[in-house]
Amino acid sequence: MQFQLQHIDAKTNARTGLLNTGHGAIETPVFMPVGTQGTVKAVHFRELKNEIGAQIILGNTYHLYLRPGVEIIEQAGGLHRFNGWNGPILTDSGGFQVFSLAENRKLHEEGAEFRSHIDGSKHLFTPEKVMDIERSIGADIVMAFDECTPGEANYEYAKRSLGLTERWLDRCIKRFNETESKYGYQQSLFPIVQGCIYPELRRQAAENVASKNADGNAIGGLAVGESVEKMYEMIELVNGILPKDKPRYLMGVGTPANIVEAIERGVDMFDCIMPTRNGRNGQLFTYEGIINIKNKKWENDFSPVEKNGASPLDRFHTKAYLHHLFAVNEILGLQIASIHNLAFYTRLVSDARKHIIEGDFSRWKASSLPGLKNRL
RNA sequence: GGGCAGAUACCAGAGUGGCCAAAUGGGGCUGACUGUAACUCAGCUGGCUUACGCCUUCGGUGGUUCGAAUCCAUCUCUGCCCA
Repeated sequence: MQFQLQHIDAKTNARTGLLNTGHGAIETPVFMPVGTQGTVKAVHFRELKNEIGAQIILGNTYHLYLRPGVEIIEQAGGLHRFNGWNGPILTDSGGFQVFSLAENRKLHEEGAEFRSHIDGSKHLFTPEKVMDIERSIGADIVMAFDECTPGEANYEYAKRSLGLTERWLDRCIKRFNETESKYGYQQSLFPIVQGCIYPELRRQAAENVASKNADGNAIGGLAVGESVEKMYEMIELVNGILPKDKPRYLMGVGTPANIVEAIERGVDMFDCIMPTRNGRNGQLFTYEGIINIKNKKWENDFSPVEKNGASPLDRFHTKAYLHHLFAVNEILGLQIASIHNLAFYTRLVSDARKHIIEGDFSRWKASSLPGLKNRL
């Protein structure tokens, strides 16, 4: 995998680049829709490609391992063949699931024990096992198996957790290097910087990750309960250490404003469930602000969700119609909202890219940010 | 014409003497959601009030009782059955 830096903003750390994978090139900054179970919820690939302009999607090791299972995906010839998405795919390792399924987890040096949320069965994820699964799934970018440290973790816990993540990383790298891609194209392993909100730990983590000389690097353990100021501070600190010539991926973040702030601080890749989940729950993102389409005030508003909207659907459907679809619980409402939000996120990062190239990123950011945080 | 059952908040529907402004659903209103166990979750939903609390409610009217959505009488309406 190759990454070419293209433009670097003169005043900030914002940058654009081109990331080449075995399934095509990705222009950065990029937003990657989350497709946990091999599908971006409520959105067809046609729409991802034609209306949203998604360049890469995510899959999740934990979920795909449980269902349909590694065997089926191998039989299919990998996740690309299985789900029909022939663009780049990134798989998360399941580290976040171990964190979010906290009641059931047991962490030890060997790995993470957990119970399936589906049938309660016991499983053990080790770094080696996760690498094997990610080889079988066959994503272009695979994430290291880490512990996503809770935002409120105390220093002692965060330090111990980071130690585990770092030892697991070495085991991930070892296993990854000992194995090969199963489907004839290259896969890249991204390590993840943890360290919670402690500058000292983040610095250590970033230096360790930087020393691995990976194709790309990720920042994890943010937007998990800490303040946004702390999050931005950690991003700045870590990006000051991670190699400049490799893509930087901020995992799981975030709101439109978060993304713009992180781009300014030199992040290249994003994923977040917000556009899809919040969309399904009736929240729409626009440059003018956030809309709760379920609110009564949209009942007779026959204007589009967003003027000059990002999605072609914005030209066909009014707020009143979408409000109605949510009121009567129709599936199309979920689809329109998800498509709208993903299209908005895609447009947001591509606008950022455009303005970095044109050299007026800061001005664009300053004029966009108030609207993005607005509530309509 | 006779018999039986019933009338409770926006709807449905519990409650059969004090713990009832009244269970539970639905609907409605509002909020939350950041590497997806999420078409999910939370709060509010008679009036006034930040709250404590106060006030007005269980088809109408009139009673019994210290106290009634609950008991009695009567009226109105609804459903079912018999003629």
